[in-house]
Amino acid sequence: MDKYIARLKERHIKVTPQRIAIVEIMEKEGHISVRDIFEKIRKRFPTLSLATVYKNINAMLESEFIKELKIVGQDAKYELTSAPHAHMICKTCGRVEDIMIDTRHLLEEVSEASGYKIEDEALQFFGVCPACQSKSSLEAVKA
Amino acid sequence: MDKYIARLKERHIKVTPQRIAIVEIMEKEGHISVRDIFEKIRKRFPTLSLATVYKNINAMLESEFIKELKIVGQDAKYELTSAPHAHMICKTCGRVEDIMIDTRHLLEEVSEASGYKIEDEALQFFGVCPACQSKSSLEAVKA
DNA sequence: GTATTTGCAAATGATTTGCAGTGCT
DNA sequence: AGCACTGCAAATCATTTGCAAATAC
Repeated sequence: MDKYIARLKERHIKVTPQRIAIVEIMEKEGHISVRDIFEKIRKRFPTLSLATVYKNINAMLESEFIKELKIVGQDAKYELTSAPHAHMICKTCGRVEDIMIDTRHLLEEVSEASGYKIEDEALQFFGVCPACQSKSSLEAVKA
Repeated sequence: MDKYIARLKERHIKVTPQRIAIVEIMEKEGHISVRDIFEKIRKRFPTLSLATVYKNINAMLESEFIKELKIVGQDAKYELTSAPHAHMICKTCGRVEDIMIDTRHLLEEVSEASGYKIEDEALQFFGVCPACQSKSSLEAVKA
């Protein structure tokens, strides 16, 4: 956590208890929506306002301390900024996982095909996670 | 356009003038937001209601006639369903282009890394388009 | 003819803003 | 001490819903 506090200070974002709580929950959950941040933190922090969560999310986005993740069929989620990675999303339970893949070839191909200078990427894959796969095969047996 | 009308009928979506207009504008623009659909069509179709646009977008999404494209920093955009492809997005002007890339290797890698059965993908790349690149180099010369 | 769709207005939901008071640094 | 942050309420913006009239099939 100290690591994150230092990083906030670097970006001239004041370290308040609310912000620490938001960063902690993001570190724990990985990917989380505004609503879920609000609800989880409010339990331990009853005075927290939803507006404060929004303002903090926006401040942290602007300084690229966190990243926004827009997923079809889900609310936007937020994650702490880290090395580039792709996201694997379960169509059944909605869980989002980070996956590391080597994108060097891909980026070259895209850059050549498009003529753009590539600066960023957002790679999402959708499927059924192992847990949901085994649940649905169990149900097939029962049926 | 007849191709699309036939496709709508297959899906038991009634072919109304409003729907034809929405499909036409999507075909022309490639990727377009609800707001822009509404504003462009309203010019020729003054009675069109925004609620109708939403209802139609939702009906067409449900039958997978169109796809939703969520892009960080932009409104959601919609496109006619076609062969899988990636999107190249200009960070400067916001334009969205389709690009075809070969994702076979990538999908294998992702599938192996995650244990998921991959069913779908949403691949976005961000950069500066050739037009904006030359505009900004012109400005550098002027400055 | 019947079921669906349209357009309108109202309802809901998400996000932002203004402002007075509070708390980091 | 000073400026940024918080919480609240109100404002704004996006999206959905209910319903009566119109329309596709």
